[in-house]
Amino acid sequence: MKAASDASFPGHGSLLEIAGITGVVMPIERNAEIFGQGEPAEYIYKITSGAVRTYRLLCDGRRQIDAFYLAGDMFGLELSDMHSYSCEAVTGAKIVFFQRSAILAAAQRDGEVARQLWELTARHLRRSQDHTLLLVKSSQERVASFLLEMARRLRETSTVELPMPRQDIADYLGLTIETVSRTLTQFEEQSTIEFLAARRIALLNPTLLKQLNS
Amino acid sequence: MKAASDASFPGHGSLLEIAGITGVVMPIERNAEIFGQGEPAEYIYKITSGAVRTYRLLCDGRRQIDAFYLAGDMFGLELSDMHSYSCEAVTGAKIVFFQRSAILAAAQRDGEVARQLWELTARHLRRSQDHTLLLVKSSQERVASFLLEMARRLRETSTVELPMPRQDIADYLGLTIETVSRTLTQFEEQSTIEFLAARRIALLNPTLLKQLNS
DNA sequence: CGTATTCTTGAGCGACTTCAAGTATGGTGG
DNA sequence: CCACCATACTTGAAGTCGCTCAAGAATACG
Repeated sequence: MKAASDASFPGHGSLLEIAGITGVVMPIERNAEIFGQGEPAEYIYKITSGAVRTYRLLCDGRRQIDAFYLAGDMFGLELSDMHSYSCEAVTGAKIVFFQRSAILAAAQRDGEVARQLWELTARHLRRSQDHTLLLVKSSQERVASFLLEMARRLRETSTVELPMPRQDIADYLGLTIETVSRTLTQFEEQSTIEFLAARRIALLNPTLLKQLNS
Repeated sequence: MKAASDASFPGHGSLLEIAGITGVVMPIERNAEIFGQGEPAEYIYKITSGAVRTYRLLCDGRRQIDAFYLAGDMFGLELSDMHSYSCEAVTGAKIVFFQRSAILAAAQRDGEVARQLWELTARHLRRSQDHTLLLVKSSQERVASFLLEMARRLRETSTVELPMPRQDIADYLGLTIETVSRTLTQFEEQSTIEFLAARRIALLNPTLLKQLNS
């Protein structure tokens, strides 16, 4: 039996088609916590609509957003059975919950499932490494990379509809909210982008953005 | 048959013991390239002595060191069959080369091997996320974290023998070599550390360093 | 239409960088 | 064993990018 979530993403070659495990679709409201750092990892998640953020806090309250997950993405899989980071909905979202234990059991039986689990983790590793590389760049380069990444992942070429507030972007890029705002304004002044709304941005000169991306 | 490398790391529960695959020990000299970004990934590596660095270059020459690997560590495993980063020896090193294809074939046959491949990638992901968190901190916090990480991984408590030059530390921490040097000097002035040699550092006040680590 | 939230903008400051010497360190050949 | 050289490391002074603090403008929502 196919998982309910997979019907809407036929081309995605999901783990769950193969494992034959059914998940439960949960509607999650904006800013609701999906799981918290230190909690037992009971589920693995697939997001069918909306967006979520995973993050960690330093003792003094600084927040580092590790990743954003968008429609079609899976997240929440870790080696440990405790979550090492927290997860919240950025927007209202529909998320499919799958029993972690069932997935792991399926992986033990079926080598193809095991391979897809590994691929998922490997993809996350790759993304984490790209994120690390981002954090050594200038503020302009970081914001440019972010816009391009979002456009690519949302499958939007000329216009991006950002689901997250500026503060989330800042905490993802290791900048302050003011610097993010100023950098975007700067891009607008030089006609690299145009604001259709605060979170709806037209990429007028993607070539220039790509140059900044290195 | 056991891999040659495993005899010296009996407690390490190595993948290679289980897979029954034999690797070839290669002596690598300081600063020699082990593999380069974009090259086909033929091998998976286990380091038995010495240290290596993996890194990526931006177009203008800035270098981000992703990770250091020390005796007992495995590295070079990626999802893609092309390397997405480069790898060099930090010091003279002994490294065991294992055929990637043999490992992957073993993983397909044996679920336990597959699981250990996944664990390896998951551990690297965890480390990459910790690294990301490091890069949002102040220079003092970054250097303190680095010293503690190295002391822990080298199993040295009161004294650390750093295998890498300051430039490598700087490129790992996203700082300049001057800032790394100044921060270490500052730690010495406040008697948090003591230089026995430029790369041999006594941790006089690990508690203070841990506070900076958050 | 009013209120809360989000976003932008400005001015001043500070942390880290850049540029430029100067000082150890370690390996090599005499 | 020492003199020499290349490399690695440290230190100083000036500059800059992004941060902090503070307010104002736009937006969303009841």
